[in-house]
Amino acid sequence: MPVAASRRAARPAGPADKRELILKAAVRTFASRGFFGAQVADVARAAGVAAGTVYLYFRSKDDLLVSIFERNMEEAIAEGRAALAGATGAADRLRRIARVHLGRLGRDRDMTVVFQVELRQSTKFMEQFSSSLLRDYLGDIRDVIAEGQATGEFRADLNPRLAAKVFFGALDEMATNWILSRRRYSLVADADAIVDLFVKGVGA
Amino acid sequence: MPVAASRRAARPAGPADKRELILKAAVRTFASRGFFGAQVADVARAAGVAAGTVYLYFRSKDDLLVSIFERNMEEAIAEGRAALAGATGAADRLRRIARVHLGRLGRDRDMTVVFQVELRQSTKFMEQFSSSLLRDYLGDIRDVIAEGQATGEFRADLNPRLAAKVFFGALDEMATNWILSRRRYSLVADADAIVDLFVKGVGA
DNA sequence: GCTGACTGAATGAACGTTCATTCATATCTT
DNA sequence: AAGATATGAATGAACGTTCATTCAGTCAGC
Repeated sequence: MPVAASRRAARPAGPADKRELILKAAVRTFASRGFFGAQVADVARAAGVAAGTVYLYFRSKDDLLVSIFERNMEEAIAEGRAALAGATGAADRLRRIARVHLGRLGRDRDMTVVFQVELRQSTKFMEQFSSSLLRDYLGDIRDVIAEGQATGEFRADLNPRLAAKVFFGALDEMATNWILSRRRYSLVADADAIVDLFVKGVGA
Repeated sequence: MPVAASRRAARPAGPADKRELILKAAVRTFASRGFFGAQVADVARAAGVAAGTVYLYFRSKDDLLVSIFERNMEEAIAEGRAALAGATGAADRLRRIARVHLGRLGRDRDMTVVFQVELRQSTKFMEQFSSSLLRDYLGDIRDVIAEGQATGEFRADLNPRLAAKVFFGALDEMATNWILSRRRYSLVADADAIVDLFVKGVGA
């Protein structure tokens, strides 16, 4: 899997958003058939275009997946940082991150399936991703925790990097569980409880 | 992907452990090339047998993956339950679970790559798995937490099912991060810190 | 010389990608 | 204004490759 530079392969074209159309169709198709199970022809059909048209907008099948990831991750990080503005204290910051994280994922099931399952296809892909946007995200969380330690709001006797992984892992597992569950509950609804647990612990 | 009943496709054969040999080779091969990237012929070569021989012991390529999962998961649950015997209190139980969980994964990198990445190929696969052994595992954790609440060791004002997901998510993320990291640190080494964080929280 | 475990070349289906062709629309020309 | 010409987005059949799986044959052990 090349996973290359990922720029659009052609000019914005007539409808100016056919690229958009194909990307949406790809999310739906990958979510229901899986990345490897889905054929490019399926994506094209779902978008209402011919197979060849996909290659007017995307370099390859891989490029579809990468484009989905990049686009959404950029949005997510931006939304996350915006939400941080005006927060009062580290716990409040974590709460906002959790709400944005679970709020976004809970909003679009197909997108979430792609993110939680399809994107984790192979170490190649994962290394690619985890060493960039995802690393940034984890870094943001660690900073919030370290800052909380600096102000005395959080205990200083723990590794902020480890705590960040635990926090992210909790959110991630909630999301994965949600898409795998047949029940249709609200994902964001648990955000506050998770932060409460993370801050206060289970101990009585 | 069928993901069928997964029984051995043939008799135990001559060396009586050729099946074993192939399974080990499959773990190595899937870990390095990825499940979809690996050819059955690669697995056979790694095992020092011919391609056709694989089909004397396994129904299909999928069956290889399913067999790896089942075998290891059964071992893990057994080891986990054994470790629980003689524990003093809920926090101690969680600590033992964490140690076994991270201890096992930290012991075999290839196996862990298969578990943390390759096994999560598609919702089909994941639903398959999460609705069985994995569900049991999560249930065991929830029971430990609920029991801790009953004895007053843990706060009663939180959902034990949610807490279990958070706990599992933390361990899972640690493992995924470990295999994706280039650094070679000890995975079990963090077990106690995670449990400490889970029990006491980050709050000062 | 039988048995059956083992082999690995052959098979055939699946699928990503290409590209010659079509055709609706825009741009000229008179 | 009407025709002529150009443009390039879109098409989808065809290509070529890649594998999972099969099976006719080999051979070691008894």
